[in-house]
Amino acid sequence: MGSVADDISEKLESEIVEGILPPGTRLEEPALAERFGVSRTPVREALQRLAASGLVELKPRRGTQVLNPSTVRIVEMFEVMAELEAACARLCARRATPELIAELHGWLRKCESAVHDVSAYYAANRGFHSAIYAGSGNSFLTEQAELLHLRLTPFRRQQLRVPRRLRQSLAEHAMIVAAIEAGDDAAAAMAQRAHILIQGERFTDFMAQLSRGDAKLQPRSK
Amino acid sequence: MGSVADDISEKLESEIVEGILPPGTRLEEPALAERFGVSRTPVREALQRLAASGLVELKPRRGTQVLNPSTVRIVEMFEVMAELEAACARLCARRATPELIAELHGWLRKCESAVHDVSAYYAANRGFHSAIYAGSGNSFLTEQAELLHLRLTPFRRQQLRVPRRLRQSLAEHAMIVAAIEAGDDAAAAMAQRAHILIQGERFTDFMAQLSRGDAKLQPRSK
DNA sequence: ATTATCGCTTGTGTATACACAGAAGTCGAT
DNA sequence: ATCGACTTCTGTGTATACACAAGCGATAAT
Repeated sequence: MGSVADDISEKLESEIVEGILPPGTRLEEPALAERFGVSRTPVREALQRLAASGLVELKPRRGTQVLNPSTVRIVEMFEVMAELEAACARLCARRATPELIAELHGWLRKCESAVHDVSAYYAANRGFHSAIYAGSGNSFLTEQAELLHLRLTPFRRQQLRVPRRLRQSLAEHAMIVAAIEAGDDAAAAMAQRAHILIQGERFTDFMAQLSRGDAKLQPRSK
Repeated sequence: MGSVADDISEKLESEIVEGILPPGTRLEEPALAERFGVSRTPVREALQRLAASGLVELKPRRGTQVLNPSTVRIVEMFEVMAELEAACARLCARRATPELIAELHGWLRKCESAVHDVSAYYAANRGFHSAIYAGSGNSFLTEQAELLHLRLTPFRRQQLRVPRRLRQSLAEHAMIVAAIEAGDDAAAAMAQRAHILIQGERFTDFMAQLSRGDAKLQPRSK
């Protein structure tokens, strides 16, 4: 790609996703330009791309800042994520090949063996879901799912920390695979949807918990 | 917005959607800059935004061209559209208010009375679907649905020309509304999905028909 | 005659410079 | 002392200029 602009957007993207640049952070072009040792031009391009991915908000004449969606908005995004993943699972069930089934069982085993290591489980979980995206056999759907997954990453960080959630997640994975293996597309979709929607609920729980004890997150303006 | 860049992107967007700039058209920055009487800078911004909307393709060092997806890609996009709309219908059925039901019936009547006027039906059809998007009560989902609908517009132009398709579409609308009215979310989703998937099938029919008699569309390179 | 290489042209990528709108800080008035 | 208007300053939006890669054509060699 236009190397410089692309490098910058990738770097910023990862920093946003990893939480180094938390939601609401202002991104000023001159500062970024100096930081990366380039002019403002490629910086602007990078910011536009991030806005395209939905990671930052580009207010006219008022600068750029890392997207800071309201709680309801985040829940809405999780709801759409649930529907996209349900669609993937549905298509998986209808088009499942022995190879796909085997791959899913592989990820299932990886998840099981990582049940005591949160970050390892995180990685295995990621692989499992990606396999389902790809297993849909619809490359456009796969891309859309991956993109939205990325956009939600900053808000999913706390999810799996909840003690019992991890084992429950594992059990849900098994149910999903069973439904896909049985070719039961409706069941696969429903299981997958529920599996994701729980994350939205967990998120609201988390937020409620915060707003009781910690007022710092109040400035979720917009 | 940054007026100029925004005006340009809106103008180009409508021209792409209306088919004035057909898929595959090369968009060269100097030419566009001269045409709009501005420098290349805002033109580049406009093109980046269009790339963000998925209306154009931005190949590095090789310029911009109106997105020219392969046939399978278009079918994939219709498949995702079907899933998004199914999700909207599902949520409509679960959250349906009397107001929404009334509005849907209104669009239904508009569609009926326009059954002999293709362009009028097109408008009424558009309104019907938008109402279902909005009726989901999920603003993010609504936006995503509207966006993908827009992206598919250039490839949907020929759809409703097919003689019997129009009445069939009308009947499907009625079934969808009935399911929503009954609060049967699964039925609503299924009906809506089928309603959209037919468009994808129609599209492949159309393409097959073309590639038999007309070789002009061969250069769907990509 | 065909092909390969070189140079030119065209168009994209980046840098710099200027114009202007918003925000903030200062000064004055009540 | 507080509030309001004005000035200043920071940061975005646009224009222009330069750098360089890719495509094209012409020329020359086999």
